[in-house]
Amino acid sequence: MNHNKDAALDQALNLFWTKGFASTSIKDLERATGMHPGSIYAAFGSKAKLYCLSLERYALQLNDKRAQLMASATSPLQGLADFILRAHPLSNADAPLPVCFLVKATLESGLDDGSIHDKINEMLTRNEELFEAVFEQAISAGELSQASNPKKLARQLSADLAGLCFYALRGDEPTVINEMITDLADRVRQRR
Amino acid sequence: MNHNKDAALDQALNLFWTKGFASTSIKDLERATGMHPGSIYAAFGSKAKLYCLSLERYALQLNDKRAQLMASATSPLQGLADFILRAHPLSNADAPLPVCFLVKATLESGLDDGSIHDKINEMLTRNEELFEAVFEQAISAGELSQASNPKKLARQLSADLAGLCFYALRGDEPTVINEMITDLADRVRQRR
DNA sequence: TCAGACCTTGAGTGATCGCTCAAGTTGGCC
DNA sequence: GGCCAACTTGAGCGATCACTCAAGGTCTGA
Repeated sequence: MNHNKDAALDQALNLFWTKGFASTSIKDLERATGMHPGSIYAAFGSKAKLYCLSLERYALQLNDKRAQLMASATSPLQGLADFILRAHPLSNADAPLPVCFLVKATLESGLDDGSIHDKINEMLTRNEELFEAVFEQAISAGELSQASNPKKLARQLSADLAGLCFYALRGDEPTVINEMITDLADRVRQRR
Repeated sequence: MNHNKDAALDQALNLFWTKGFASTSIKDLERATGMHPGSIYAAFGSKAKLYCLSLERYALQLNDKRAQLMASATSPLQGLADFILRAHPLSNADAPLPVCFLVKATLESGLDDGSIHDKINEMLTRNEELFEAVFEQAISAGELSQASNPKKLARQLSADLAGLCFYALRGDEPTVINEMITDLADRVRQRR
């Protein structure tokens, strides 16, 4: 049951990620999950709740991968670079889109969607705090100077990643966006 | 007639900009423009065509403002910084959202929407070519070294602006995003 | 003044939206 | 085998979707 529910949630996540909230219909979700409408509503409550659960699942999965890469990295900044180069949707071939789901969701929900927008902001904030913690570790480890501002660095990294997500949807050749991703990873590693 | 049509198009642009394509209904457009459904279809053809016209109008208006600021700037890079600080939706209080409409539209249209996605890409490319031309002027004027890569600089500026657009929708205090905008403008002006 | 071309109107089209619920099915327990 | 609780099913709810079109109104030129 829980296994089925998780599998259904993964399907829903994929659909919402690629099509967005408004363009994904319950019919779409029925087809993708193999569930009937009654079961969907019994299991998840509503389309909006299922969307929120998808967002949470996405953040959780991405975070797990990040923690895993950080744990086996030789340094905090190296771990962060590994995350960008191997786990982030930008460089993860398994992702349905080379775009962070949270970034896409932020831009779809206007400033008016109330609870959904709040939930997204909450997850973005948590995410950025994790970046901030990594930069703090880098300062402690002597990788970054004491004068560095971890909060500001975390902000800039969030924005840079979002910028690349946008750029990845352009019709450009893959080499261009790949170069931009490695540039960003190099900047994080302070290779320049 | 054309005046009315332009006014209606402006209203449609505002709606599509704030709500996105999928979440804007014909009823919404009727209310905003004061037109009846028959007139809307007589004037614009379809919802998708009206959306494309809105995108074009947006790009045209933004471009006009950009050209105007560039013309009265003391140098190419100064003009570009003025554009960021005064015309771009990020810093333009008249904009319904602090987010470039083209960026939002790129992220809403998946990679599957066919003609709409192509049209957006076309406009983004044109926009980036204009950035590129400015950087070329800056090289000619001696503002940038001959070794600079205008194409790469234009790409990075597009991505940086998109990243800030994402960031502007977060719940953060305005001072934070303002600082990020001035930082970007300073970087363009090569103040660091 | 009136015929004809053009525009506006809004009720109405079939399709699809998110969602419900009574009926049917299943599985565990005594 | 008999019973109840829990789950599954899908027809169908009212609302709304993008869109159409015949009827009514307006304007022009002769």
